[in-house]
Amino acid sequence: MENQKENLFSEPHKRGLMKSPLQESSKANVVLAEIQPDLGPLTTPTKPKEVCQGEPWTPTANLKMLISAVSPEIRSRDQKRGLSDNRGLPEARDCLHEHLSGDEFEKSQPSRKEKSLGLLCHKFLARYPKYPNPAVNNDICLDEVAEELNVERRRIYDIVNVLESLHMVSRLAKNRYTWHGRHNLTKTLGTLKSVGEENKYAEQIMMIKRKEYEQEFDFIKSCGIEDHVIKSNTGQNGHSDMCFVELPGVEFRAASVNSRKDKSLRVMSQKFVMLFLVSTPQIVSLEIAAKILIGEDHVEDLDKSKFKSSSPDMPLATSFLEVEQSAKENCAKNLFSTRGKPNFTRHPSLIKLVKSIESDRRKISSAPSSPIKSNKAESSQNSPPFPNKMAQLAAICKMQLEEQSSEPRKKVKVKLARSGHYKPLAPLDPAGNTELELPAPSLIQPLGVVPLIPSPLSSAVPVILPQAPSGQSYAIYLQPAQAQMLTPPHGLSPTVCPTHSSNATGSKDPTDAPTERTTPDAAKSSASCRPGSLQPAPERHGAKNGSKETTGERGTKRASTSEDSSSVKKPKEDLKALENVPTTLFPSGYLIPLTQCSSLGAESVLSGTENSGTLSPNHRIYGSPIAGVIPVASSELTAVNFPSFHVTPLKLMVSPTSVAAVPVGNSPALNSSHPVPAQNPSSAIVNFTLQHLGLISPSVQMSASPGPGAGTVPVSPHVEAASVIPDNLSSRQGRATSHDSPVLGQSQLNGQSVAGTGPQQPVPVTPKGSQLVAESFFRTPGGPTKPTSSPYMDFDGANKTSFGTLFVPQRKLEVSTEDVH
DNA sequence: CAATCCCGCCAGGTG
DNA sequence: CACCTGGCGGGATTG
Repeated sequence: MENQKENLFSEPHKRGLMKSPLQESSKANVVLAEIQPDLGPLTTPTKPKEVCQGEPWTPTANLKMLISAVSPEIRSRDQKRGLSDNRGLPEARDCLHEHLSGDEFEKSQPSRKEKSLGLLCHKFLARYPKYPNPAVNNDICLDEVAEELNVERRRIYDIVNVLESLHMVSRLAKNRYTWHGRHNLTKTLGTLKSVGEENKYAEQIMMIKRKEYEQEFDFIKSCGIEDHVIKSNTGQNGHSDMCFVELPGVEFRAASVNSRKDKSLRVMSQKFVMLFLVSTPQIVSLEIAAKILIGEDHVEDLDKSKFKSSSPDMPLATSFLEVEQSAKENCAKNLFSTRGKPNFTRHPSLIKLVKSIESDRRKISSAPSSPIKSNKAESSQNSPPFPNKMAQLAAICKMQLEEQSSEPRKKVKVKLARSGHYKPLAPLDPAGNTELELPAPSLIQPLGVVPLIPSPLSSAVPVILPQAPSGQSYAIYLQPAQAQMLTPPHGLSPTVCPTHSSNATGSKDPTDAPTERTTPDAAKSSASCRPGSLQPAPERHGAKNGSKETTGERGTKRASTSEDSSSVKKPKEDLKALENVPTTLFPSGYLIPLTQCSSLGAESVLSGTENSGTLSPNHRIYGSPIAGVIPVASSELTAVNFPSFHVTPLKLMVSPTSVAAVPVGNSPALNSSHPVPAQNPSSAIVNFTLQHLGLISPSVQMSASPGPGAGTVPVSPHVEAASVIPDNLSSRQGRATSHDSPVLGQSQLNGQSVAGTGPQQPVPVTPKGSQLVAESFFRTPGGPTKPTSSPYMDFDGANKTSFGTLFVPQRKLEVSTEDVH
């Protein structure tokens, strides 16, 4: 551990010298390796080398990607840094790669690809076991990792933040993080899904799509109506107030972490994931994501802020404002002013976003046409920056996860058991633990009570939502400011509030006097609105606020909800619930193959019904119907929705800033135009991570759907196309399948899955491969094959066909579709 | 040429 | 106070 200090001074590169060859070598391998073995658990996570082992891993796709990425990277690295020396070690390792890709590349291109976050993320993940043995200490030393990976520490932060958002990692101390792997993943996804539902992301997405669509045709009309809707939505849920969602077991210890900005990458990452989990088609256009995520928190706020600080340029904001001005104001204040400085910094970017959005609008308005544009094209155009990054990360993560998922069996059970284990570290609430344990059952039971763990969150107040439906309870941390803002998702919230809130908050906020409040107000307000037809039932949310700061801000919280159905339901039921959610009307943007996600969301992942397939829906499909937990078929469509079952209580941290968020869809203008998000924290990271996790298919990545077309219905076709072949499969799988590459053909997929899984998984119950598949996806923009015509149709479930598909693979790496074979 | 995103400065925060 | 974190802009790449 030369570590830290050195790091600071020394340049990474230099360190790089250090780089163990392994790493590099691993690169390609690594990726694979990552997947590998569960063995990992035993092994210390930290070790980089471990990774190396794993070559065989996975699905070819990953390999390809990795390799491609890696080799160059390595090369580049060497060249770059090392010019001097780099110590070339890498060479050996590289050799492989080199052979593959050819030195040439290196020579010519040290390119960024090599340096991409996605690749880095892969490498990072490769180092640790998917399901680490809790007994072992899985500490991650940032410095070490940075050295090993030969990157600047700064990069590691991005990765860690995303992983942290998924609770795959938790911060122990300064340079230290604990690796949790996928143990909590299911829960996390379930929780995020619930939260996303609460926030009505699905609805928001639809709204936005409609607007866009309509706008294309009829600008004005749509705007008026939809706007209202949106506004309402946003008002209710719209914004995700929550800053951060925590799982009971995995709380953030580091105060710092908690305290820091809410909007940070970690929060954005969660939200981004939520979009996928919530959206039926699993396709999420970047535009939409930007509008919702950025828009929520930032856009409005930003706008406002702008107004405040600079000048009121943005009319856009106003619309939102109108709806919730007061709230917004508060939010804005919070966001910007709250902590003072930082806020300002954001402004610029925000402003940019706004501008970009406006410009987009203009464009759109001007060129309403092309409804169907290929996603790719569109995406490329409009896509906000962040999505890409996020997508990449997600993709990567997903892949890895999927691969890893092989072990699924343990999944649920293990998880449960583990839940307790997870973190000894986490002091948190016992309650949480309990919840964890009871994933399924819990659903039924009102977890709500779950005591929030007193998290270190400085500002955030944890709110616990008892979700009857889901059974999960999670805590949401709201920041004071936010609290106000927060509105329960739907009317639901009110009910919930009482019980939990008090408990949760109290327990949690150590710092602040926990003022527990249920926030009737917010809830009520929000309540007024209904969740939309789309969502099945609003569950009740328990909302609580912990406003630590009773002082100023109040916290209100909205409860989350989840699916009510789920609450009662058992996992399977959950599936049903999913089905219920017919929601998505139009797929606007990209498909995100949630397959994994869905699985995740559903217990499937956790349940491990399919050991192998946990992550990938595909597996299920191919394999026997799901092991039980959830019959894929039934759920298929809904799959996306599932999440709840497992869901264990989560804690949501709400950041003040986020509070403001609401607006997202709100402003008509915004909606109409593509909101181009300003810069996001590293979107790439998120993407990768998500993908790895399986949430998002690599190929999918978020891309913004550029034009209106994307947003509009037409888009769907694309999606469909993607899914097309697989449709049958997909239908089965539901979205999950989507990932599967249609093109490749199931067989391949299967093969991959099998292959991939087989090795890894102890018991290959069902073939998995999903990941690969996902990766492989092609996104056919046009929906080459046949797009099932109506996207909607798909959604409904009957057709469902395609979720998985994506188009636009933004990144090559990700794409390596075929690879497998 | 536009979009994407890597690099790394530098400020806020934490120990 | 020194270091840890991570926001953010600049500029390099990519397509």
